[in-house]
Amino acid sequence: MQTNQPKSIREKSLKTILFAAQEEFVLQGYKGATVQSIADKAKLPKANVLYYFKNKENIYHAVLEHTLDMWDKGIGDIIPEDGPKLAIEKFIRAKVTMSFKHPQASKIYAMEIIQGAQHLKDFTRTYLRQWVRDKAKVFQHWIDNGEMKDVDPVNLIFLIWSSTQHYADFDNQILTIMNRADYEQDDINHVTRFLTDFILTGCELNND
Amino acid sequence: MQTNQPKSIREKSLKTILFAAQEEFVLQGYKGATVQSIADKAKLPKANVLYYFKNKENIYHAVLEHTLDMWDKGIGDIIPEDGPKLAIEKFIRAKVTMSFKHPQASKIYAMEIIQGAQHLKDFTRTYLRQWVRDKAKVFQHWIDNGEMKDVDPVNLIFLIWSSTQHYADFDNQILTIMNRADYEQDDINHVTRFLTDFILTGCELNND
DNA sequence: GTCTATATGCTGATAGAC
DNA sequence: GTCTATCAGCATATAGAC
Repeated sequence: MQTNQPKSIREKSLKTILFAAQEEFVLQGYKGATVQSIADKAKLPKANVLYYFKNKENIYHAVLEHTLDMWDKGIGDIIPEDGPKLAIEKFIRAKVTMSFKHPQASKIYAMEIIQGAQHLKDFTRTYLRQWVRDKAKVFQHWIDNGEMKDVDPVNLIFLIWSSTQHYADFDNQILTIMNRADYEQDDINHVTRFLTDFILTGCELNND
Repeated sequence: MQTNQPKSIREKSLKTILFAAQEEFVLQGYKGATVQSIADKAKLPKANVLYYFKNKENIYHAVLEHTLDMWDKGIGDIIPEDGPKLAIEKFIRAKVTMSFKHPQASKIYAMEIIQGAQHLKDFTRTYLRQWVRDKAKVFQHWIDNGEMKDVDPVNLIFLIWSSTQHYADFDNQILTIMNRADYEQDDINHVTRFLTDFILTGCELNND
């Protein structure tokens, strides 16, 4: 390995390629994205891209992994100690923030699941299934304790999930409907407040 | 035009091709779906498919149009006369039913929007924008009349939209999480009941 | 590590026999 | 209307000079 600088060309190139690839995969889909277009967007020759990643599928895998990693770090947790109100507030805030700050990651993930989750079957079957079961158990515990309304915990998780994700995956549609060019910081706050208030009310946890 | 039968080969072929194309476009994306694979799935020679539709893009357009058509017919309306409770109940029931009965249509639409709505810009900018504004006005009227809680109508529409759609677009993920092979009729009822109850509670319209 | 040139295979689309 | 044969173009991936 020949490195000229401490944080080398390699690190920088990898990052640039991953970022460019994410954009291309979102816009064109897996098959529609060409290595050439990724290289163009990354301002590197095509051969360099393939030097770093060997083939197109590896690039895609790297993008997916990067996405899951970021979510794992950004979404936080739902813990019994917080109690239902605080836990839901924290979770919605984190998910909305992720949706507005990293819509591309959410879109890649959505497309992958819609198309059959071919590259994420393992993740869904093991990690995600367990995650949902664990969190559902926490909600059920609060329900049994009379701390919140008796709603189906799994479907509640799906509702929070989908309603927050929507602002990332469908940002084009939402912006067009609202006749706007881009989201602004105020939108994050407004949506966070709307969803938190609405969902807490749905759980009969709102005491404004 | 040479027709041997009253409801001709043409009609039947068109329908078969559209159905096959929908499946392929969902699984492979626009670029990933090949005319050959669509022909194979429709059990017709590739040249016949191109005889009916001329080129791949036309097939895709036909699939999209068919999708929008079906939704327009299936989703129903939100009318002032129903009052908020009945209107929301009807709307959720219709959307959930559509999600469970025609997930492919929902997926095609979702992927198109996620990828930038290149083929649906006009639809979003004109028809959909107006639809959301009209329905938001109906909700606002109910709010002003004190018939429901003061929630942001546009974001409420987004929430109903996304939470119902989720069961179509992410059916793979949901089924995997629940360790099941397919949806059953009971699931439609259960989800409809959950969402109706939760969202009505969120609007402070629940008086069980 | 970087980049040019190229091999190999597949795809959309057409021509034209039946 | 149906189907076979075929072409031109493009994409992935590699070989190898620098």
